[in-house]
Amino acid sequence: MTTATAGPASTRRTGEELVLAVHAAALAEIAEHGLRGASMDGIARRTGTGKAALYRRWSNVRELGLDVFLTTMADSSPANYPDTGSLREDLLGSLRGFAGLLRGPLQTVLRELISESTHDPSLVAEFQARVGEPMQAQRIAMLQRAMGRGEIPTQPIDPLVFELPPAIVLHRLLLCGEVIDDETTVKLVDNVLLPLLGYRR
Amino acid sequence: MTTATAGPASTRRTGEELVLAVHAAALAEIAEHGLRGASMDGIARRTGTGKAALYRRWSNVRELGLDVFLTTMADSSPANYPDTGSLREDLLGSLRGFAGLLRGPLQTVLRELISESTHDPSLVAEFQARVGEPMQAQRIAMLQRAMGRGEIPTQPIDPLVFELPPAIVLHRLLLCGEVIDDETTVKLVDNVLLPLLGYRR
DNA sequence: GGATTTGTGAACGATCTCGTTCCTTGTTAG
DNA sequence: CTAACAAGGAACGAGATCGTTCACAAATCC
Repeated sequence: MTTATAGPASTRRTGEELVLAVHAAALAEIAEHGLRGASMDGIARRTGTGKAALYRRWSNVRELGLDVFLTTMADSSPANYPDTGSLREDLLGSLRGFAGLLRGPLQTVLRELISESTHDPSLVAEFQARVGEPMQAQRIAMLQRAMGRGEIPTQPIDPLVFELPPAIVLHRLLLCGEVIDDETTVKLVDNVLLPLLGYRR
Repeated sequence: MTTATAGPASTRRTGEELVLAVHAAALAEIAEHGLRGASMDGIARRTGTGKAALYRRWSNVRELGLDVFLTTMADSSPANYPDTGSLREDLLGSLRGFAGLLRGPLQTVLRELISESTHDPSLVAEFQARVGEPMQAQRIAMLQRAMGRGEIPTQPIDPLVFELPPAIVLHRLLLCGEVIDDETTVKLVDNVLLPLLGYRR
């Protein structure tokens, strides 16, 4: 498509555009074959590029895969949710956000990190540091605000309670094969979290 | 070691003995390379046997891997715990049993099933049917006995509550890289499950 | 516009894997 | 004890992958 002012369209991807395409292809290849079963040849084919362009950036398939994982995690930082003024709404919003993330490429990354963590626990540690812990901090902040509002008693909370939301989400995803639905999210908040927190209705 | 009455020791493994050795080697190879990255050559080498002996039983590495998974799951059926007369002790016993299972080969299987379930959810469904659901049934029976004893009120319980124990165990295993320790098990029972169940002390 | 950089496709040699076949020999069954 | 079966090791041809190199040409930079 040539326009009078825009000049000829380019026929090749270069620089960052190519890296993005390679990342997408690598993620698809890894989802299909696992990190350890994926190949540079496969990724190059899927991207529609030459191997030399891959090897100019990454020295092997593992390095490329890890780059994809880290980039995906960086792109999946949990959003900062507005203070709704209600603990229940805050918790629901946080869980819905997490569920939304898991409907995207982060799910593939998480699955592979889990498989890899037998031999390299640093990968899931990275996931925790970049995704898990920021979300935990958000939940703590929500609870502190709720205490300030008098919604829950001001007392220490067993850290296990903070662990319940990601644990259930993960269990649903990995063993039931589905991202947690909204009905379950509401039940988790109303029937598990709020009672444990001593929520005052 | 030849004894006067036992006859010469055999130098080859045959039949079931060889299958067990192949299974162990396959599990180790899969733990290291993933199901999709493992090879028949690698498993044969690790077993110390010829490929023909493998191919006489399994037509490819995937079939061997799935056989290993199913066998491991069948060997990992949850034990039947004695009725302790106390809900707390029952729950602790059940969770400790599950943790014990995850210290063995079942952990490798679970990790691989999770990685595989992107494309083949039937595998984790099998895990749920053979391991997850029998444990759930045990927990339900424990709660019914506790209701009969008056330890907890006789009322419907949100199924999410039954999901919390395996969810936490899984979360700890997969994202923290450790089988749940006994202190956490006790806290989970005392600070999460029993309060949610309305346990009367 | 020219020089440099980069992308694409192909080719290369080495290595690995697949699935099969064969030979030798240990093991089992009758 | 003998025949049949099965294990272990090696070899085979085909295919795939790895990492590298090259030629050509598109894209970028000055």
